Amino acid sequence: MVTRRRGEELEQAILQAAADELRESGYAGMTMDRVAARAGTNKNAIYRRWPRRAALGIAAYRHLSDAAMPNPDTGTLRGDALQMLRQANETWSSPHGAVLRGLLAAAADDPELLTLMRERSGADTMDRAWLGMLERAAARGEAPAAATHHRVATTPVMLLRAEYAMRGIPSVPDEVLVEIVDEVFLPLVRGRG
Amino acid sequence: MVTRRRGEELEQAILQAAADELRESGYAGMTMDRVAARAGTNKNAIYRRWPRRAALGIAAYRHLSDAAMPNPDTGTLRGDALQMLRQANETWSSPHGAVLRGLLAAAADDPELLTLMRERSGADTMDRAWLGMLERAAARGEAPAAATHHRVATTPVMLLRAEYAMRGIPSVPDEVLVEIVDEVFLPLVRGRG
DNA sequence: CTCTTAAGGTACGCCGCGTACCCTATAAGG
DNA sequence: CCTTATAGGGTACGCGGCGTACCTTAAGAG
Repeated sequence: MVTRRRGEELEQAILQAAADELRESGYAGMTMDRVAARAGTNKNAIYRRWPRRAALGIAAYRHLSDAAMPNPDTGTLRGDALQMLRQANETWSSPHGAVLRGLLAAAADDPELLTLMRERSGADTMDRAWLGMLERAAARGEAPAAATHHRVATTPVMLLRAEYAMRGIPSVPDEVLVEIVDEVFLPLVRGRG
Repeated sequence: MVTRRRGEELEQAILQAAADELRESGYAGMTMDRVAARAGTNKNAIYRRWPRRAALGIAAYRHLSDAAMPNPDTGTLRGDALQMLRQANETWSSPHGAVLRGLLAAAADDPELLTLMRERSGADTMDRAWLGMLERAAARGEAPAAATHHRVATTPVMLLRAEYAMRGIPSVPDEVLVEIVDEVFLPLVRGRG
């Protein structure tokens, strides 16, 4: 044997291999044997670090990308909201998003994994971005102060998420995003005056 | 062999057995071998009718219950909405709902199965009930006519559904339902005036 | 009383998860 | 240096579950 990796180095190699498998085959297609082979190691080394396949999947997903969360500032609440939704839609409908949805489905009956996922998928960051958006709109006098509310901030993304749950894999058409903003989000903000 | 069932009779026995397995073990725990054993038959008879496990799961779910969809009429929009949401929450958090969520998770990457599910889970019926509610409120002068809109009608249930996706198995607390109605649904209806 | 059709019985191939064991390189510590 | 604990490598295996193959046998149609 030429060299034998250990510790951090090996761990990174495993995560990289798992992330590659995720990208190519999705979570359902990611098998422990293939990850081990691809990382040039064996399942022992994996199971010593992650007790279950799902745990490795989540860790690898994190390794897959550090989602950059933009804070749009188009000048209008409508513009900001649309941009946020469009960006989210793009992420979710990408192969990357398919992985995420596969993981969510697999973790659906495992509360522990679910919280892990929430932490690592930047959901909280996103909520804060929406709240910031509402605050800026209120400062501009474009929205009532009472609209700066957690439920209001999370509603559009929740609706988009539910839309994905109803449809299958394809991306959500842009008209739906516009509808969410114009028929729900903006009237809702207005109604809280 | 005493008697040998065929056709309709056998089919019903299989569906009943599958439904029982669903109730006891959820979709993830429903195995073809156990269903066959429970129905007093073998897997051949099953695979001759349903090509895949998921197909049997969906058929059996339908057999599990014919959800009665109530049309509440408490006299106020808030009362109606809360009652609808509470009833939905009860359904979703019951063992019955756990089965449904398991099926949805399993069918997440299969558009064909997803549409099958939508048809058989009474989602459309529910949407129509919400629209009717809004119409009655408009007739009473409690809501603007512009609030009778598909997106408005589906928003509360969508939010509840997304809430389930975020949390794990436990039921959604009643406070959340109240918040959805008071902080989102009613302001939204108001804002569409 | 055939004869076609569908059910029953049983075994199997395949795959994937997770585990067990034993061997060997590596790094830490006297 | 040399020893020793630790962790990686190799490999095999048990188990469970899906879907299939094949043959036997009961039911019902004509």
